[in-house]
Amino acid sequence: MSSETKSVQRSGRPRDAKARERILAAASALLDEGGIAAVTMEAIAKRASVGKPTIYREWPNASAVAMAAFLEATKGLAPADRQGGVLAALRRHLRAVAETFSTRAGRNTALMIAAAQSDSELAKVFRIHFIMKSREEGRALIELAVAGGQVRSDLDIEATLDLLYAPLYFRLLIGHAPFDARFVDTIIDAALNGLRPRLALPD
Amino acid sequence: MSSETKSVQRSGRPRDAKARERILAAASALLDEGGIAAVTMEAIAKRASVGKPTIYREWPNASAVAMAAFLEATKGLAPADRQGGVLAALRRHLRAVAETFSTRAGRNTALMIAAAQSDSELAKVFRIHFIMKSREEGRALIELAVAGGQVRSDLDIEATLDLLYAPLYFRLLIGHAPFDARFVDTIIDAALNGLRPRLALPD
Amino acid sequence: MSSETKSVQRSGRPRDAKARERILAAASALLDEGGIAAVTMEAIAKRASVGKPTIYREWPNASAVAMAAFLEATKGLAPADRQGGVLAALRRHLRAVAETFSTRAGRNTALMIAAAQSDSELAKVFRIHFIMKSREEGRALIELAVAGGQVRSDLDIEATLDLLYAPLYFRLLIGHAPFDARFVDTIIDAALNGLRPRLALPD
Amino acid sequence: MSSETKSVQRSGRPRDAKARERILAAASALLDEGGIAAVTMEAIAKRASVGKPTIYREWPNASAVAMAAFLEATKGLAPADRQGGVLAALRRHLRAVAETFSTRAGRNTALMIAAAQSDSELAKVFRIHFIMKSREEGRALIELAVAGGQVRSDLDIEATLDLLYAPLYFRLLIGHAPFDARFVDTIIDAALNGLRPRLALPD
DNA sequence: CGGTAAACGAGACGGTACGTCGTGTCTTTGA
DNA sequence: TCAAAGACACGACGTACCGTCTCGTTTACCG
Repeated sequence: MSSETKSVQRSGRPRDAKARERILAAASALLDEGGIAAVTMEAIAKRASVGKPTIYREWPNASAVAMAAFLEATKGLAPADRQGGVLAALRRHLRAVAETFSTRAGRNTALMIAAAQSDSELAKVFRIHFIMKSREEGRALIELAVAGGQVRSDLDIEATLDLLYAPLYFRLLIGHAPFDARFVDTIIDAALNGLRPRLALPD
Repeated sequence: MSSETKSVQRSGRPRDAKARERILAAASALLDEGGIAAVTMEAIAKRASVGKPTIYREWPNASAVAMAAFLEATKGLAPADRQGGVLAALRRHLRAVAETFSTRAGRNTALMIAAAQSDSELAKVFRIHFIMKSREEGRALIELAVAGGQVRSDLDIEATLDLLYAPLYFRLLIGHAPFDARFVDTIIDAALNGLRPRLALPD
Repeated sequence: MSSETKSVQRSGRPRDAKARERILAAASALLDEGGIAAVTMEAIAKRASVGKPTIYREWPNASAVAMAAFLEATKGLAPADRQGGVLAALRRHLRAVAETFSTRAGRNTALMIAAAQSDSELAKVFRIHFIMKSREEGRALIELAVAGGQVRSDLDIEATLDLLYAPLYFRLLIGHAPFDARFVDTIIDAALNGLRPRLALPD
Repeated sequence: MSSETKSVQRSGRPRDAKARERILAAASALLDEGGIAAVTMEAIAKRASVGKPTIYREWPNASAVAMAAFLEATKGLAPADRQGGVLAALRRHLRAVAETFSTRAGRNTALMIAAAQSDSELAKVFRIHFIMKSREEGRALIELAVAGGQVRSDLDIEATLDLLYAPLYFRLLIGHAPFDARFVDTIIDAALNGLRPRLALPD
C-alpha cells in the first residue's frame, strides 16, 4: 500500500500526488469558464500553483491536459436502467445522452472533438476513452435486442450504432437544430421502422 | 441584385478584389499544407503579399479567413444525377459525399467544424453556407421520394436528413471507422428498411 | 510678388487656403494636447477633415506639419521695449524669453528642437524661422551696447548671443533647474561682469 | 552593496546577464547606424537574438534601451588633467567636451536629449546619469577656483556651470555654428572676463 | 460656356513596429 | 532529486500609422 508507493522514492523531493489533481481541476475550471482557448499551460500552472515543467512531464500540450480533465470529469457514466424492455432502455439511454449534450458537458464534448481534429494522438485518446466507452451501453442493448429478436440479426453493429448516435453528435456539433426528447424519439422511430412506408410496430 | 452590392460604395478607394483573391488562395494553400494551425494572419499576409490590416478589414481572425477560403473552394457542388430512380440518386449522392470526405476536402470540412466550435459566428456561416447548402440535394430527393410514395409521408424531414448525413460526419470527425461505399449502403439500407426484422424491399 | 506666387498656377483647381489653415490648427491642437507623438498624419487628417494627400502635397511628414504649426503660432514676437537703457532692455528681453519658456510654448519649443535632431531639413527651418529670428532682438541690443560702449567691442557677437541665450535653452531642454527672473539676472550679471573677482559696475 | 543587488533574487531562473549585454550592444550599434529611428524593439530583438519580452522585462520602450546603451557607452569619462592651474584645466575640460560633441557621441547625446523631451522618466535618467555626472568635473574645478580666489565667491555655482556648458549643448542641438577650440576659448574668455569693457587679465 | 485638369474628401493599399501573450525549454533556489 | 518559480528564444496576435494609391466629386481656368 503506502509502503509500495513510498518505497519507490530514491531520494530528493517526492512527486506531489496532489499536483496532478490540482492541474486537472484547474484545467477543468478553465475549460468551463473560457472554453478551450482559456486552457493554456500558463493559466493552468498559475491556477494550480504548479510549475510548467510539472505539467509537461505528464502531458505534451494544453489540449492534452484539457482532454484528461474532460475524461476525468465524464468518466462516471450513469449505468443503464434496463427495466421495461430493451428498446425502451435504448430510448432512455439516447435521451440521457441528448440531455447531457445540452449541458456544459455537451459543449465540452464538442470542444474535445474539435481539439482532436488537429491532433491524432488526442483523437485516439478521445475515441478510446469517451466514444467507445459511451457506445458500450448502446452496443450491449443492440446485441440484446438482436438476441431477443426485436432487431434484425443481419445488421452491422457499428453502422447501427452510428445510425443511432451520430444524429445527436451532428446536432451537437452543427447546432442547426435542437436535440430534445422529441428528436430522439423521431430518430429512434425512423431508425427502427425505416423510412419506407409500412405499418409501424409498437416498441 | 447586382445594383444592391455595387451601389453601396460610398467614397474612398474601393476594395481591391485581387487582394481578396490572393488572401483566400493563400489561406487555402496554407490550410492544405499545414492544417488550421498553419493558417495564421501573418502567414497569409506574407504569402498573399498583403498587409495584415487588409485582411482584418474583411475578416476578424484567421479562422474566418480559413472558413471563407474553404467555402470558396467547396462552393461548386456537383449537381445530382437523378436518372434511375430517386432512391438510387440518393444513394449516389451520399456515396459522393462520402468520397469527398475521404479527400483533403473532407479533412478541411472536419477542421472547419472544429473551428466553428469556438466561434458562434463561424458556426453560423458554416451552417448556412456549407451544411444547409449541401443538404439541399438530399432534401430535394427525400421530398421527391415522399411525393413518389417510396418514403413515408409522416417524416420529419430535418430529422430524416440528419439520420442519413450524420453518420458520415460522425465517422469523419471521430475516425473510428472508414466511410466507404459499403458503409453508405449499410446506412441507407438500415435507414430505409429499419432495424426491425422485416422483409427488405428492393430500391 | 503676388504674381510670382499666383501666376504659377497653370490649370485645375487651386489649393484650398482654408484646408491649410485647418491642417495647421489641427496640428497645433494635437501638439498641445498630446505632445509630438499625437501629431500623426492620420490624426491631423481626421481632425481637419482633410484627405491625407492634401497634407502630403505641402509637407513631407507629420513633424514638418507640427513645425509649421509651431512657427505659425509663435511668429508674433513681442517687439522689444527699449526704454531705460540698452542693458535694461536686454535684461527685460531675456526675462520675457524665460517666461515664454515656462509656458506650453516653451514645451513646444523643446519638442521642435527634439524633432529637428532627426531631420536636417526640419532643423534648418527651425534655425532660420525660430532661432535666428528670436536672436535678432538680442543681436540688435548687443550691437547697440557695443556702439554705446557698455559692452566690449572685441566680442564675437554670435558667441556672445550663445552665452546669453544658451543657458535658457539648456534649462528648458534638460529641466535640471528652473528658469525664473532670478536665474536670468544671475546669468546676465555673470556674463556682463565676468566670473573673475572684480568690482561690479552698475548697469 | 553587492549584497543589495544580488540578494534580491527570490526564486526562479535569474536574469541572463549576457542577454542584457547583447541587447545593449545591439541598441548601440543600431543607434550609431541609423539614428534613434533605427532603434526599434524588433530590430534590437533580432540583432541580439533575444525575444522581445526579454527586453520589455527590463525596459519599457525602445528609447529607454537606447538611453541605457548610450549611458553604458559614455560612462567612461576621461578623468581631468589638472596640472597647470585650475582655469587651464577648466579650459581643457570644456575643449574635451566640445571635441566629444563633434563625434558620433555628440550626435547621440543630442538624440538622447531629444528622446528625453517626450518622456519624463527618460529625462530624469539622462539628467542624473549623464548631465549631472559630466558637470561634476566642472563643478569641482569651479569650486577649486573659488577657493583659490581665481573666481568670485558670490557665484551661484549651478548658474555658472550652465553659463559654461550651455553654449556647447546649444550649438550641438541647434547646429547654427561650429564648436571648435576657438569657440570654447571665446566662451571661457567672455565668461571669465565679462562682457563689459575692462582690462583682460591673464589666466 | 463647356471641357479639362488639378485639388479635394475619403479610405484602401502594402508595410513596419508596436506591446502582449502563449509556447516549450532552461536554470535557479528551496524543500 | 524533484518541485515552484520564472527567465529564455520564438513567433503570432490585433492595432496604429506610415506614405502611396485610387476612387468619385468639386472648382477654377482656358479654349
